[in-house]
Parts: sequence; structure tokens; C-alpha cells
Amino acid sequence: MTRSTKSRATMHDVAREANVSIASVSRFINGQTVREEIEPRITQAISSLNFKPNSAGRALRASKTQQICLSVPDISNPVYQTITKGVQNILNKTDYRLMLAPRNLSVEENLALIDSLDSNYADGFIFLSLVDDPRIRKAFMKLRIPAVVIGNVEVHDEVDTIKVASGAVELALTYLVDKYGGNVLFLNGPTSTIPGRNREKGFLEAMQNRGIDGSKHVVEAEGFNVEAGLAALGRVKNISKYRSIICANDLLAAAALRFLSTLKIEVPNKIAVIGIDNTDLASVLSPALTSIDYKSEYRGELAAKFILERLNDPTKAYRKISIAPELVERESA
Amino acid sequence: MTRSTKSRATMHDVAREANVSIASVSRFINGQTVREEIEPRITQAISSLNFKPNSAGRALRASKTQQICLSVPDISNPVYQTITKGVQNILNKTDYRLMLAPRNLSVEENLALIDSLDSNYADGFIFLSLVDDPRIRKAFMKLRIPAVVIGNVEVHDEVDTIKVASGAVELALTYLVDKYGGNVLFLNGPTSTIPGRNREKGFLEAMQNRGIDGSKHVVEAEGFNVEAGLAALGRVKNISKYRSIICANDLLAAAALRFLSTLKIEVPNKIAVIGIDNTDLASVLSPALTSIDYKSEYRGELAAKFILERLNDPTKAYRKISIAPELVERESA
DNA sequence: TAACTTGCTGTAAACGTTTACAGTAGGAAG
DNA sequence: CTTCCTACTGTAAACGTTTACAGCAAGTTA
Repeated sequence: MTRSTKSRATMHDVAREANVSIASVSRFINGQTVREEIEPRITQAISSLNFKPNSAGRALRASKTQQICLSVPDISNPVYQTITKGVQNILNKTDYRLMLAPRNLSVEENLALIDSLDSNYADGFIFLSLVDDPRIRKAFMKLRIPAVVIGNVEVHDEVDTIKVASGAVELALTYLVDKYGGNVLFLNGPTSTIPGRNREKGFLEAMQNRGIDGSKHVVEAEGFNVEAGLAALGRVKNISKYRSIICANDLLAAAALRFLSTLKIEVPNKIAVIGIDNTDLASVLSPALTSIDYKSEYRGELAAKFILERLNDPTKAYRKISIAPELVERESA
Repeated sequence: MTRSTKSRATMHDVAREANVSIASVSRFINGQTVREEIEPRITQAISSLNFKPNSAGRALRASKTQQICLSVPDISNPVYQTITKGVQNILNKTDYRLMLAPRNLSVEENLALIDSLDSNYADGFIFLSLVDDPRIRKAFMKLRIPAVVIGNVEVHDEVDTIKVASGAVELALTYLVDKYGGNVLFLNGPTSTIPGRNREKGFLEAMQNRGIDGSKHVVEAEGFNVEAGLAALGRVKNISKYRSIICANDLLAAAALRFLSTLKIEVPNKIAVIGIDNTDLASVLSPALTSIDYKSEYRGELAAKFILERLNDPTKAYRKISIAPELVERESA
């Protein structure tokens, strides 16, 4: 059992076998009409030689790689998996391929990534970042391929952007206050990240609107993950004075559920918990997590659509989309 | 604010600016030694022209794309995310890029994927599949690039393979029987999949060894996910007669935890639960899930390493690795 | 009939690299 | 002095496509 070894057939071979010019073969493959008589000859030659067009040749000549680069900050966070899934949903229907950029990028690594896109290995770029930096802004200006930005990182105006409208925390707070009263703890992620800053701002404003100084009711985890969440909750003195907890993402909410379950504090009877993102995780946890839906799969789909549309028509006006978050009620609140 | 628009500098431009031949530029870029005098001239020209080598040109001439294609069946399953992460861990240290193939592939779509790899858009292929089929076997024979297979899908011998040694279920069963006695339910995924078949076989044999007919204690979910798991458990009559549940993966275990929590059956006091895969999910759930570690991140890393090593040295002997599963004790058992 | 138009064809020139090859300069060895 | 070697250089030919262009046959119009 040995793998076939003879070298690949090229378009020239197909042309010779079908007794037509290489140009006709190319045109046929790319869907242009050719003389009716030669069509079957080409088809036959292609299949008998098992010809597959060479991507590099195509890419070089046509300056199109048929690849889209997606950069997600952290593949361990289910929200990015869901976004990736959305992107795939769309790309898989086309003949574009998905390239996954490295994750966990520092500012410098982000710069290197954006820079490297100048090497023409992708036709479009979907960018997410937890961090914001003037240098990233600057690097984006030099980018020669169309880009879509998901999230609140600021770059220049000539990109499509997809944000989630502010007010997610307000939404959660309204729900909780109506149902359980005003005694609410906010479990945030690191404020060194964009979502951390925004969600904290959302919480403080929402509390402000109710005449409460929210800053005394915030605890900040060192990461958007379970471990950091548990550690942060451990620092809260007398947690049972709270009636509900808003968590800045679903992983932190999972931490809250574990923390409370360890203390035998019933959810939602004693303390209610609400997450943000509404990832797949929400319905996996027990009790199932009430969460603010950030429509991540949809945002991924939208990003992919925007890129494809712009590749089709580069003159299109740039779109700045804002998605409305929505509360999805399950068991935890 | 407008993106720079003039066309990219090529190696010719760099050569002209540095007043050397294009060959010298190429050699310098690829790390060969050049005359000491011209080195700074090239460096200077590259940075002043902001030159980045064109991937397509390189790929075409050198028949190397610097891309590895990874095919995972289902991005929603945390085990595949973890494998992906492992692959990234290794590739990100090199100048290879990661391509993510479409997910949820039927046999036909798998065939098309394997076939398409003939288009030279990737230098190597890491293959995982839930399904097995003689046609896949056949398609693999024609594959012209090195491949690594993760899992138990059978192809030809000229690939590196990474399996998990059988005995995972035996491991779980021994642990449970020792601790809680022999009253064990097995919550399996679909037996139309390779893991479903293997894990059921493992359970039946392990029970057999203890003189028990395991087949009466198996319930099969229609998918490896929470919803299917809940539905399957709903079909079990009088679940409280069991003292423990082995679940064929962590998602099914999450389903079990939710199911039991709804019925107010305490875990592990009344019924213990054990999962398989030991994904990130295990430590997110509450109670934290005891699970059989399949070392997915490591398997991903290994797969990437194998591919890279083979690309460096195609004559290397093919490796058939078997990883020993390991029980990781947490709270649920 | 002539002059256009339509619809297709093949030739040949790109696209931006890498690399085989021949050439050269300078030093070492005889 | 010649010969040989070492270490580098530039020229030019690939790699496999797409596509501008000119050519041609057949059909349409006047």
C-alpha cells in the first residue's frame, strides 16, 4: 500500500489531452462558456488526469487567496468558539477557506499579525481583540485587505464594525431588581480589557440611575475564567448579603454557580446568577444559566458576510452595526 | 483617513533599491549568508519600501504553502476545541499557519475535503473524524501530503496516528465499583460514531469481566451533547436504582448533572457521575466533574509536532502512538 | 456584396518568488 | 606563477495559473 507519487497534472496537461488551448481550460474551469463541442473533452481530460487547479498558481496570478483570516483572542472562551462557528457557517458555503490566527496575542503580537497580512496570504481579515492600543490603530491604517472588526476596539473608519449595543448590564440589572430587589453584586473580569472596562461602566451607570453607588458592589476577577472568578468571589466578605450576582461573562457565572454550590447556597432561591454572552455553556450548566445573549454566532456570520460582500464590491459603504443584547431566561435567575 | 493604496513592493524593487540582484535579496531573506557589505543595504531597502514577501509567489515556486489543515468534526464539542488549542500551541511557535476545515462533515464532504487537499493549499493534514468509511480510506491513499490521524478511524499505514489506548471505561468502572459498588449506568453517545462504538465496547467488556451483562445498563443518546443526553436519561426507568453513571463524554456528563439536579438527586452522595475526555468543561461544572483524561491538548500538540517533523524529514518511520487515559478525580465521583 | 457584430479561440505575457548554473574575486597551496 | 579552492554574486528559468489581445468564423444588417 503506497501513496501515489507521480507529479500532479497541470492545466497544460489537461489542455494537451483535450486538444484545446490552456486558456480554454482555464475559462471552462472558471465558469465561462466554451464551445459546446470541447466541453466534454475538457471534463473528460480533467477527470482522467485527476486534475486539481493549483491554489498557489491561482493566488499568484489573480492576487486572490480565497482565504479569510480570523483572529480570536482566546480559544478557551466559549464566546469565541461561537463566533468562529458563525464565521464557518458562512464561509463553508463558499469556496473561501478559514485561517485561524494565533490566540492570546499581546499588543506586539497583534501588530505582527496585522503586519503579516501584507504577505498576501488572506483576502480578508476578521479582527477581535481584548486589548486596545494606538499602535494597533496605526497598523490597521496600513492594512491592504478589507477588514471587519467585531467588538469595541477602535481603528480607523474604513472597516465594517459589529458591536453589541451598550445596555446589557442595564438589562440584567432591571430584570434582577424587579425580581429580587436592588442587592446586586457585579463580578467583573479584568478592567485592563475592553469588555472589562465597558461592562463595569455599564454596571456603574445602571446603578447610578437607581441612585446607588455601584462601585462598592463590584469585584474584579483577574481573568474571564472560572479560576479567577472563584478567587475573586472568595475575596467578597459576607456574600450572602447579596440577593443576586451579575457576571461579566458566562465563565465567571459558572464560577459563581460553583462557588455558591460549594457554600450550599441555593440558586436562584437564595442568590440569583446571571451571565453575559449566552454561550453554549449556559445551557450546559446546572442550574441552567440565565444570560444576556450577545448573539455571537450571528455576529460571526455577519462578519463573514460583510467580508465577502466587500470582496465582491469594494466600493460599498462601510457598515457600523450595533446588535441589541437580549436576556435569555433559564433557571439561574 | 485613507488606507495606503499604492501597490506592494516586490523583491525586484528591493533589489533595485539596494543595488544588488534579486537572488541576493531572496537569499538574504531566507537566512543564507550574503556579503557583509550589502546586508545593511538590503535591510534598509526592505524597511524603507516596507517589503513583505508574497506568499503566493513563494508557495508557487517552492511548492510549500506554510499551512497546515486541521479537520475537526464538531467545533461545539469542547474536546475538539482543546485539540485545536494543542495544535495551535505548536504551530504558533513556527511560521506555519493553521487552516480550519469545515466541521460537521458527512462522509461525502470528508471525501471532498481530502480530495481538495490536492489543490496544494496546505502542506500537511491533521484528520479527525467521527465517521469511518471505506471511501475515506481510499481517498486517503491518493493524498499527496503528509497526514496525521487522531483517533480510531482506519486509513492506510503511511500516516502517523495518535490514539487513546482502550481501557478508559474499564478505568472508570473500576473506580466506581470500588467506591460505590456495581450498580452502574452507561450513558453513551450514538453508536453510529467511532467513539460511540468503542466506548460501548469498552463498557460491555468491562462489565463482562465482572460477570455482568452490561447491555441492560446502557442508554444511548442521539448525539454527544446535553440535549440528547437529557432526552436519553429521560428514557431510563427508575434512575435512582443506579449508584453511578459513566458518561461517554463530558457533555453527556453535564447532561447527567443537570438531569440529577432537576430531580434533586445529590451528586455524588446519591449518584456519582464520571465523564470522559476531561475537557475544560469538567472544572467549570458544579459539582466539578470527575473525568477520564484523554489528554486532548497533548494529542493536538503531538499531531502538530508529527506533521512538522515529517515535513522536515519525509523518510521518517511512521509512528503509531497510543496515549494512556487517566482518571482525574474531582467532585462528582 | 460589404461591413459590422457576436462568440468563441489560441498565443503569450504576466504574477513574485526560488534556485540551478556559471561566473568572479581573492586567498591558499603547490 | 599557476592551480585550486572558497565564498559569494547575478542571470535566467522555472512554478501553474489568469487574462489582454488579436484572430477568425459565422451570423446579421444594410
